Amino acid sequence: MPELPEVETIRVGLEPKLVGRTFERVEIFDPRLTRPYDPLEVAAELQGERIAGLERRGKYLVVRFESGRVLLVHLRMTGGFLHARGGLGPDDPYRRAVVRLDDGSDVAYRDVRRFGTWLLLEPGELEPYLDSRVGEELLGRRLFTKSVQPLLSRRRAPIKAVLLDQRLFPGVGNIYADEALWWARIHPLRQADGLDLAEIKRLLQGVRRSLRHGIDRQGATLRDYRDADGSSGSMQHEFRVYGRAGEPCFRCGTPIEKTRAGGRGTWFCPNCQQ
DNA sequence: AGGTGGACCCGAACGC
DNA sequence: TGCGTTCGGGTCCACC
Repeated sequence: MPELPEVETIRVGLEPKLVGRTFERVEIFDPRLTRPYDPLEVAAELQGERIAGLERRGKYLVVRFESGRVLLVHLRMTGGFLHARGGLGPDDPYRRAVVRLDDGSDVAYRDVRRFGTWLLLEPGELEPYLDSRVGEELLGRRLFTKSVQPLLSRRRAPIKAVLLDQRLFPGVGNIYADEALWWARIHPLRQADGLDLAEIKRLLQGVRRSLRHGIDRQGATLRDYRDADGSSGSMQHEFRVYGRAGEPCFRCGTPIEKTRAGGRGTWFCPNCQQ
């Protein structure tokens, strides 16, 4: 379940290996990956493109080519990249695509559940595509409580569900949403429009803190997530609430409870998060 | 418009 | 041991 910290970790690992290189040969084995476009045609279009940069917007990876085209990758649940210098090793039934770079190394795309997507965009198509789906980055800029409040005041859904809205909190997923609410001491089922300014301030601090924490640990490896070198993250050992039902809260010792919010499993401390 | 629930996938965990 | 069932997670889409 790559969320912002996992995607950012992959981006940081892949960037120095990709930038300046050319896609020499591209093979796409799973037609789902490029749907509704023909994987053979997409692969052919990608061949010969030289990489100018690797960026991230929310949970999207943006491969920018010198031509102005962009390969927009979303890893969804179980997608991931592996860069290998001397061959990719044994056959992997979940390998969905392989890119041979012009330095002889390979980049393999692996995805067990096949939810991930590759979308080739022409110059000028990226911005409108992302702007309708993903809000402004949460890290590396100041978040103003007063600019977030009017957005939350229109939402009656549980704050947990609103945290999963990528237009408001790009990159936040189920894990880091729960972690952020624990840091902020806010109950996940509270209505978003009922939060006062002090709570919104704590919420934004909690979001940044949980994402930062995840990045610092190279992400969380639950099942399939690995970085571009094949290494695991360690954030899964430091979750405050996610997946910890029945275990004691790190702040007060009260057993963590599990509920449902926005159709997602949601963990919280019933004492700290009233 | 905002909110909700199902669909898409498939391995893991669970129940009998 | 083996089989069937349930679960979960990000995003899109249909429907209220």
